[in-house]
Amino acid sequence: MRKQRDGEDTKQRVLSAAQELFAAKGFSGTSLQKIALRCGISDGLILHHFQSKKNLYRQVLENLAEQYTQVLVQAKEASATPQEMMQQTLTASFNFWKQDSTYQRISLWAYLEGQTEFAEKEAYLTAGLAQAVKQLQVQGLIDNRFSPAVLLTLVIGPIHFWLRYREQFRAALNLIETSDELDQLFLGQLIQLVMELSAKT
Amino acid sequence: MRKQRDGEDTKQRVLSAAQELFAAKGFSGTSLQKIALRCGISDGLILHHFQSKKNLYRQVLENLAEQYTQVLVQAKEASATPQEMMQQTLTASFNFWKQDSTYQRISLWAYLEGQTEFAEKEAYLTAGLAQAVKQLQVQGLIDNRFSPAVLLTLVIGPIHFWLRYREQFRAALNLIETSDELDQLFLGQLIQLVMELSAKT
Amino acid sequence: MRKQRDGEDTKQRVLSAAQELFAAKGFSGTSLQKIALRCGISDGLILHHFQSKKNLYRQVLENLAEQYTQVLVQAKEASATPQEMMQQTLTASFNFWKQDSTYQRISLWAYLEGQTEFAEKEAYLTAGLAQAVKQLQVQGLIDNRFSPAVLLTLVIGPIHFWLRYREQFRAALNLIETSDELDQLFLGQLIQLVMELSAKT
Amino acid sequence: MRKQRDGEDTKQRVLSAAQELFAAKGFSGTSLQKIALRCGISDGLILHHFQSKKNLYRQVLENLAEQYTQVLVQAKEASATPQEMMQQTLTASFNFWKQDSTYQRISLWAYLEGQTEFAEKEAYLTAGLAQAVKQLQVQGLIDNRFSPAVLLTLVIGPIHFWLRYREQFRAALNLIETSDELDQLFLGQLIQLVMELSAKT
DNA sequence: TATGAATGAGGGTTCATTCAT
DNA sequence: GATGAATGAACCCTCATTCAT
Repeated sequence: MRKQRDGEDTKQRVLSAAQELFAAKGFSGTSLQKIALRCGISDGLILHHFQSKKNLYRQVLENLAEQYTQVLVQAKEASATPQEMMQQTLTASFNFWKQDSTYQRISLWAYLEGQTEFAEKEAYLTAGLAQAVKQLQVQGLIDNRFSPAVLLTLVIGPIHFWLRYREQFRAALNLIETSDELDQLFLGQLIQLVMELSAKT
Repeated sequence: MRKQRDGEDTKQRVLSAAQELFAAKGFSGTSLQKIALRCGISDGLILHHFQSKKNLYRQVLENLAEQYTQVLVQAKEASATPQEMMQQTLTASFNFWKQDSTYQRISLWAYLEGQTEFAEKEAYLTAGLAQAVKQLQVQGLIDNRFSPAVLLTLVIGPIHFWLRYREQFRAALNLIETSDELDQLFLGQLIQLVMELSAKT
Repeated sequence: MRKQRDGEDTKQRVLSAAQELFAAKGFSGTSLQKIALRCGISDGLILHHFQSKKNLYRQVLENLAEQYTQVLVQAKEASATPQEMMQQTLTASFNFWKQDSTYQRISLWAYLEGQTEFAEKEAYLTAGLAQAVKQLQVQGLIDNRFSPAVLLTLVIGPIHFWLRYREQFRAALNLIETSDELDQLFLGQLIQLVMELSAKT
Repeated sequence: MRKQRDGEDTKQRVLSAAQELFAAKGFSGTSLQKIALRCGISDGLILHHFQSKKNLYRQVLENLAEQYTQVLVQAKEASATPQEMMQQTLTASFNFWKQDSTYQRISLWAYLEGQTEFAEKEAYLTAGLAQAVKQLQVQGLIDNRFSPAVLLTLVIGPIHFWLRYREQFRAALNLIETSDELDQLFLGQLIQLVMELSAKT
């Protein structure tokens, strides 16, 4: 392998490899050497570009947070009515988390390892959603039986749980549907639930 | 302090310290030396009793899984009707997870670190619950609008989510209730939801 | 080489090797690996015994400071009159610094590298001497033409300088005496000077 | 700020920054990267101009030696009588060393680090002074109680010592004079001493 | 002249594990 | 059962140096 001298490209490759490995093994379980090996570069070069392992991690987290933010923003912009927005947001989030488990896993690692910046960003997004829900309740567009925080919890909690355990359900309950089919089923029932929960009684 | 020559006591102290540290820092973030330090014993002694770090971890996980199993069993035994059983199970689980975050955190670590034995035990328990739900549906005791796996997800998912994010909700939404009050509120609304979801329409 | 299991002996060997190497190359110029190599042990073992490189250095410095203190104390105790004490102190210091250059060099390294603890210990000893001189002046036993600090400087300064440059003097001035003869000559003239400086006029 | 394409200016800035840092941290304690950072230039540029770190160090040392030589030469040229020359030399040396501690520190580093070229240059200068003293003794202009090497040692040794320890004296002896006042006092007493030592008895 | 990408060696430190005592 | 000496591998990071641009 001949030395390439494209720093920007190298940075991107490092970020990508780092994201994968951090998702798989967490921060302290991932060594710079392994990242370097996967990129075919030397250890030192990573630090040349990112100053420290911690900083590299931070950048990975920021990238992910940014991506998720985009997903939420787009879902919002593509919606006309409150109901549509809720559906869009749900579906978009579900698909984003589902695509690969990277975001979900990194989010968990960051939580466990005390990477508070990331948790805070997440909390900020979630709080934003809660505010939106509250708004809708105040405007009388959706029912206010449940407090916004609880309502959100009742909706997002299951998504996390589902993505983590669905395979084990399949095995334990001898389900014959494919994962995708189950996902569709779940998402459909979840949206139905949301509609019920938010419907004015 | 008589610290010498009581192997069983030493093992217990190690297990207890290990559980704390593994919960806080995960497997690769916890060193045997730190555990030994916290127990006030020498480095080598841990391996004398537990053969390897991995094995110690396994025992910690087994202990926790056993505790949770007990909680579920007791909840079941203490219930007369299906409805009561569901309520009992929910409340008991919630309180078990809530008491301290140890179980929740270790469960997450084990999941992320691919400690499959533990995840499997958890899945086994969850699947057991799903079976029970299915049973109730077959017997016509509860509604079968939702598939058992989904129903369970709609119930347990929020609990996990709530315990992880409630503090951030409190901060973001400027809630004035105490954590305990919020927990009561949440649990009440959750149980109400479960009743709705399982009620024959 | 068979593993020996005598920790105390190992510590001593490490301290001794470290003192040599720190004297030769300073703190940042000496690696734990080189110390370990010289002792025929592994890197890690040094840290097992001394926790950190910095701490090892500190212990080396403490040992040396302690030795010098002893030398001064003994010189003092072995003297009856003020004049004798001054002579004894001078001679003892000179011989201590002369024996090998370790103390002198380490003292300089510590100064340059900002190892303030050591410099402070040295300053404490020197200040003690200055106090003693002052005492003698107050009691009228020696002349007070010079302030104590200056007097001490006029005496100890030359010793440092001499030990550092005498070889270069020998070369530059084509002196034929041996180093030891020159040392005797120097010390004799220095003591003569001190007597003159402290003699009541 | 035009920083580009002026090689000579860049070299000067590097030399200046390097001198500061080498004085503060010594050779192995100073990295090229830090020097580059302080100059606001890129890593590689230093080596482009100076080939190697060692070589850069050598140039810094040469510059300093040259400066000191100039000081001595000027002191000599500005003097009419032997007595005046000795006073001038003393005062000029003292002030040169005193201005900032750079020279003193670098000289010590070079000595400890075995940078023999520098030590030799210094020794050469000192030997030159010794020769001059010898000359004066032979000509009968000053007393020859003390050998030239010893005489020089009795004079220059205290200067070094004083500049290194005066602050600690101030602290330990609770002196109230400013540093400059103490310096004047010291220098005055030292010159007085020199006059005594060199006066024909 | 100047930048900065890239390497490779080495440094301090942590740590699971082994083993003599 | 218990201690702690000892190892060796791995880890993050620093740094002089090389070199494409």
